[in-house]
Amino acid sequence: MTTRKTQANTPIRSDIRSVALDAGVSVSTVSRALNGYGDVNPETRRRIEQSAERLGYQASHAASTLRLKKTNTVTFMVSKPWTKFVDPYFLGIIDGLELALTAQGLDLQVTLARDFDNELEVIKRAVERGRSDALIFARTRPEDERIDWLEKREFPFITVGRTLRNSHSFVDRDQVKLGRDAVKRLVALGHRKIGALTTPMRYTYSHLTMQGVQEGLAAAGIDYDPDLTIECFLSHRTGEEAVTELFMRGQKPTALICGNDLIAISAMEGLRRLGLKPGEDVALIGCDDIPVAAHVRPALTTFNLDLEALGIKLGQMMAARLNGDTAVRHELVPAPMIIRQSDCPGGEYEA
Amino acid sequence: MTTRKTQANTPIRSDIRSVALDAGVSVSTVSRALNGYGDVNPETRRRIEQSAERLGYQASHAASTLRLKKTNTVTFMVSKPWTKFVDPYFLGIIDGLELALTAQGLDLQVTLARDFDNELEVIKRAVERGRSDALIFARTRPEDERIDWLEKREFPFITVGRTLRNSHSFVDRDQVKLGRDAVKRLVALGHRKIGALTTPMRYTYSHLTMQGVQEGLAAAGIDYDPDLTIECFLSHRTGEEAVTELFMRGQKPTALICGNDLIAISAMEGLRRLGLKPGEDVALIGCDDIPVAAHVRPALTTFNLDLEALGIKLGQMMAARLNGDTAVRHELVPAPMIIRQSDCPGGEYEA
DNA sequence: AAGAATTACAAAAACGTTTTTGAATGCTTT
DNA sequence: AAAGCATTCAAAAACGTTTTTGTAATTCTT
Repeated sequence: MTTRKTQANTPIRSDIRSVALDAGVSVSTVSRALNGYGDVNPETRRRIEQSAERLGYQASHAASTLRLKKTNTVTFMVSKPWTKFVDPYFLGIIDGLELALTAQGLDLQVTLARDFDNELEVIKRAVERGRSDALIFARTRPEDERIDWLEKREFPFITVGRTLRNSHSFVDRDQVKLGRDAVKRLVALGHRKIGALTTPMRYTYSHLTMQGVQEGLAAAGIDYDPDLTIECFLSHRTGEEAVTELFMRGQKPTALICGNDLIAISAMEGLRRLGLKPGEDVALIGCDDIPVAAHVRPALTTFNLDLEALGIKLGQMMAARLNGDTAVRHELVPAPMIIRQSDCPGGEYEA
Repeated sequence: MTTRKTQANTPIRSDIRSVALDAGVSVSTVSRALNGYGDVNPETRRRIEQSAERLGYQASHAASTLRLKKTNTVTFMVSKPWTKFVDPYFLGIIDGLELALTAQGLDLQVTLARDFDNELEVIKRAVERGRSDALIFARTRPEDERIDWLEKREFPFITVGRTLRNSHSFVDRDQVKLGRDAVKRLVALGHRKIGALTTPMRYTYSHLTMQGVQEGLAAAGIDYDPDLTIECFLSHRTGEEAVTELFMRGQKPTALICGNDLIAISAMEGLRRLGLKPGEDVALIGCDDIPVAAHVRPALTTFNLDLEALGIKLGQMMAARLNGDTAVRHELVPAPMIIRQSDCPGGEYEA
């Protein structure tokens, strides 16, 4: 059948033997010296370190992984449909994550899942080929097959976001409080007819947000009307279309709580088409505080999230986990509201 | 000194020996069968494949890398200061890249550089530890030490973007044409006083865009006035501040070519503060077509880029390179203009 | 039907580490 | 001065692959 192509190109990397030779010492001594073991003469260690430095020696990752059965690497899987939606969200997290992991001598590796079905496949492949010691992923769903698979395999992982069971460690934003806060703010501004433009309900966080919204309404003594809630998607129903549909239903909300900023900004456009002024006739609250949120008109009131802090927390939990801390840990970080102009006092308007 | 912590957790992965045992055949035969070599009986091969499948066997990446001296992995390095700026840009590329690489049996690995100085360090570390066969990175600068280092080491790499020398392979958007097109469009709309809000000039692409702008102006018989150009940064001078400064200089451009969409959107805000209407008094053209570009008011006229196509091109070039194609290749992809509302006919206005 | 060629597999070496085991050296103790 | 004890290093095995080399068994030549 096929014969393998051989690859000519092989950049010269110096191995541990060349260092040993250079320092006039055995291979095993070099290894012990460089890995900080005790029984090596300080003078010898110094000489070895110099040799290693001069030769630009770095232990081959493949070789040490093979021997140690440990990669010292954590994989963050990012799902494609997610990235398009809230890019900065994703990047902020791995930013903090990388910081915390590096501090613990761990490497971060980011990998991509092309689409929905692909996610589990990517995980399997990564785990079975032994390319990393642990996994992190987001966009959790109430029932999540990825989690089932990993738990059965007893492969270490932490999620960003919750599931129904929550038998695993996670970090998450306090979505419920976020929903409550949004309602509380709007109620304080005089709103009673409060609608919601949600992110896709297949994700857990969408449910949690709505749970908070309903709690907030209940606290204010307002009946929850399911007809005022509508689900948005990236592809076929953005905020603009959702608003249109909401009003076609005959609903006239004076305020809209939006699942993310893109939905909110898109909803502004929808309101204008209906002859309404966002931030004057209808209040809007977004979520995530993406970079443009401050620059659109009216500037968007939204919820911020210290992503880097979340990433750091994630990294620390993972490092602890890899050091033998087997406890299941749940960590919620707050999401402070950023008040700008798009929320406004409630009142009547002509549509 | 220190003693190493040992790690209890080791999920069970099945190795090639268990497959051999299961199929009643030798280890070497398993390897040859699974790697598609010729001299193995079809019946035996089938049996081996079944065993491998059932045991969930995947060759250990570390072991095969060690033996093959080849990781079959390509690293994409993303610089942090860049990500915050144009996130979707970055994600779109690796999206296409992953597609093309996977098709060739190559893995994509994304790694992060924390800050400027960190970039070279990250590269060195990746190369010296032998974690991947080749490197891809963007945000090239006219003089780029990363490229010097890699060329000296003869380590395979391709850049997204150009340098001064261009002694290496790259893919890039046709920035020069983009600059020319922007000017041509504005001139056709009657503009003569055309300003530019550039991205940071330490990057090559900023220079190329301005080169195109100047060529466009020359073609229209308009003298280039350096005072109408101002450099923007992510941190301390956004589009808003740049516009303010431009007008404080006494300049009154009727049109602004912006280095990216965030600058353009931010510049709209600046214009409003000066009592001017973006898209009516002053025309704006952005760059990159980020998701919100269509949703702001006025909707932003900008330049799109088929990022996935660019990523695919990149992946194909890299696969060829890794298969022994040592030729230096330069590939430019076009950036079509997306006309919306923010550009408008030129005319006089009161500031 | 005897030798040659082919087919299908196994044995073993190598990749670059880490770590265990053991040995030589110098030092302390009696 | 002999025995014991640290200290410092070296030798060797192991990790899981791939590939070369070798060798039975089979088929093809004449």
